[in-house]
Amino acid sequence: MAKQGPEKIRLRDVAKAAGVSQGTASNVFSRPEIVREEVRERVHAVAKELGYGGPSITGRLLRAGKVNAVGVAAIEPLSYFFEDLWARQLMAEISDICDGRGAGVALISARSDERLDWNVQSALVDGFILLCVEGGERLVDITRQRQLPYVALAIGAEDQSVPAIGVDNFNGARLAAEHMLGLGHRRFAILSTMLSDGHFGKADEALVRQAWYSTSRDRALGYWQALQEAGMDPQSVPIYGTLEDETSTHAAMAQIFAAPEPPTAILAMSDKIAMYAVDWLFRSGRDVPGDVSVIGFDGVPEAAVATPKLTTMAQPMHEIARLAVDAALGETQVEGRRVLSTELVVRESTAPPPAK
Amino acid sequence: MAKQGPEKIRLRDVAKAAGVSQGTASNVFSRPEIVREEVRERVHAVAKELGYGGPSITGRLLRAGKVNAVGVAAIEPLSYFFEDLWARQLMAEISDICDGRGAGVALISARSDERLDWNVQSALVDGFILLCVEGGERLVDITRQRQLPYVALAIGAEDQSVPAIGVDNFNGARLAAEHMLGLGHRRFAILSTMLSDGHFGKADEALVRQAWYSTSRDRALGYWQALQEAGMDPQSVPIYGTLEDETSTHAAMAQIFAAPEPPTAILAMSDKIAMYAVDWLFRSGRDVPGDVSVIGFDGVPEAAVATPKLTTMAQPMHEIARLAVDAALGETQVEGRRVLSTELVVRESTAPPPAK
DNA sequence: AGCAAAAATTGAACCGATCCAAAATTGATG
DNA sequence: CATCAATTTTGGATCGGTTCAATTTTTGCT
Repeated sequence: MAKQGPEKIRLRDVAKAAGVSQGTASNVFSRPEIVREEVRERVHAVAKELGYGGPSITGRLLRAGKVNAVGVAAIEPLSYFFEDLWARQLMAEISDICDGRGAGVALISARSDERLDWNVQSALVDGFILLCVEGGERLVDITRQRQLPYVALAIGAEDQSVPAIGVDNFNGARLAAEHMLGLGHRRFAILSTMLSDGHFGKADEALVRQAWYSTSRDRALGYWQALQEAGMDPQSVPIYGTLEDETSTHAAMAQIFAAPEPPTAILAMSDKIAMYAVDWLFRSGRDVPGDVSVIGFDGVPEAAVATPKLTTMAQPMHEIARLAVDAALGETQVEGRRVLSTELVVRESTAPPPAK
Repeated sequence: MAKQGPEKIRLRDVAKAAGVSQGTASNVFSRPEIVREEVRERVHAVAKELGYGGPSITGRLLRAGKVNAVGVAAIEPLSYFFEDLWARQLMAEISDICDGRGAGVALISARSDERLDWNVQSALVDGFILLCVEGGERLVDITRQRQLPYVALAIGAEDQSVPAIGVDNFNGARLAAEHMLGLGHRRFAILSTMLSDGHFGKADEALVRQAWYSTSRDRALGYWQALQEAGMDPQSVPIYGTLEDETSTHAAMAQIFAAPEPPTAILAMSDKIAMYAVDWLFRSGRDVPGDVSVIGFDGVPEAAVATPKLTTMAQPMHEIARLAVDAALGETQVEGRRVLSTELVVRESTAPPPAK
């Protein structure tokens, strides 16, 4: 005879049971100061008795329209946010700032292409931060449809209509190379992040100039520029693409050091690659920076605690995150492309080349 | 005279403009297969013309009641999820599984105590995974009020009414110590995770037995058990609390190795501590595992690529994550406490003690 | 007590969709 | 051409709150 299971208690039920209007009951929870204490207490009591769990977020949201959360999306599986060094650090900064603003963070994945649409469409957020890392055009298109504030990070596209924040890869790389040059190095090798999909191993000028990944291309161009300005021939320094993993980096290192006159300075386009390179050098019995100097790129926290501590070109992660969150929350509007500069952080992995 | 700004287009507007009912318009977007192609195209065309951004999530949500996302909360700033090794790996697994289920992940912070309430109350999720790491009782209480599925991870409380998933720290530690014992080690030192709030440095038995953090206590007890079974006096092996950072770990190591008969085996309660210990040994000119063996705990991915690769007691992170996500999504119900066992992963950092 | 101002409460509209039973249309068949 | 089944479309109820103008109650003052 008795009703099965306790059905969900609604605000309406509480109001009725307490003998007040739904409007008053609503006020008890969301603007308690405007209802008489006596009534407030009665309503609270009834609510507790009935097992009312507080106003449903959904209902409130429908009315208010604000979620108070930013969505971060990438064309990668969700775990990318926790596994990739760069993404991870960026996320740490982003979430720190969201925390300060009292906003939540929602992670949006794009594991499968069809799902991307749906995931972006149905994300409960006030705005988006897009981790593009190239090929993000589709992601941008989809996000646009949502008609919410958004900003793209690390996107290569020239399209001035998409609000984007990036770093000056060309000059960052140039500065990195100049640091090595200043130390007296004259024999170099470059370890590149991916140039074109799936490519790794020795690369030539043409491949670099038409690289699909603009980040890799710009950094290469920056290194070359510095080399050229120092009177060297950039084309004489070997450049190897890697997959940013141990295997391809170690393979590249093996080839590089098989040459008759191996380099004394390694220019790595990411800290991750740089750390694998250091590891290879260490395992092959070479000292860093005694025999070979290595400089990374990005400035991830791991670089600061590596052995030896890695010299790198740091990206202004905190600043990037701040701007991105502001934009995603719709507080400021990023117009076109915003380019930030990188900063040389000298630590233990670079030193003058060994005396002849 | 003209109206200011373009007001938001609603589904209703599209329906009206396309000359169909709102119900049909709704179907065009959410169940396109059941509407005639001709109609579908017309509606899509009108939608595009009007600049309709697709069905509002909020409206849909209100109706459907499902958000399709799990919330992960910790009594830590949001950046904890990206910075702490253990949390990070767990999150990688959790997000991987959510990805597979097509569910999103929302991060919920508890930076300030007052905000915790609000953040948990207003999180748009279908269920919660609580990263408790002790002192999570309050978090559990608040979450309970939300009347959504939830599960607590790494919680010390005995309260059987809270659904929890944990690992068998006692036996894990025992196995770790037995591994060292089996290798022939007889001189040990223990590096502990935090025992009581803020404490670090040498600890005594009483401090350990009444440690606030049950994880630390259980692991210590496990080590002791193995030592005792091997006929040793557990109280003779020094145990040091650390803050899981470089400074306190290095300080502990310095004190440990200042003893007349320094240990040949280090039992570390986390991989992070173990890695700092290895680092200290390396910097002090000792070889691992040649002079000293080190075993960690947790099995974070970094341990597998450290130099040397770290031997450790791995937690079944994938399994933990799977169970947790299932529970948070309300698919299964965790009854009381679920304890999983750990697995010894032997790598390069442990070997027999140096010959006399 | 009488009256205006302030405070508290009410009731209904609204937010933006989905869902479902009923109605309308289409198609196949004898 | 009538009949029946299958496919589409419709209209209205519903999800669970918030908000605001209107109404009622309370308070303050003479």
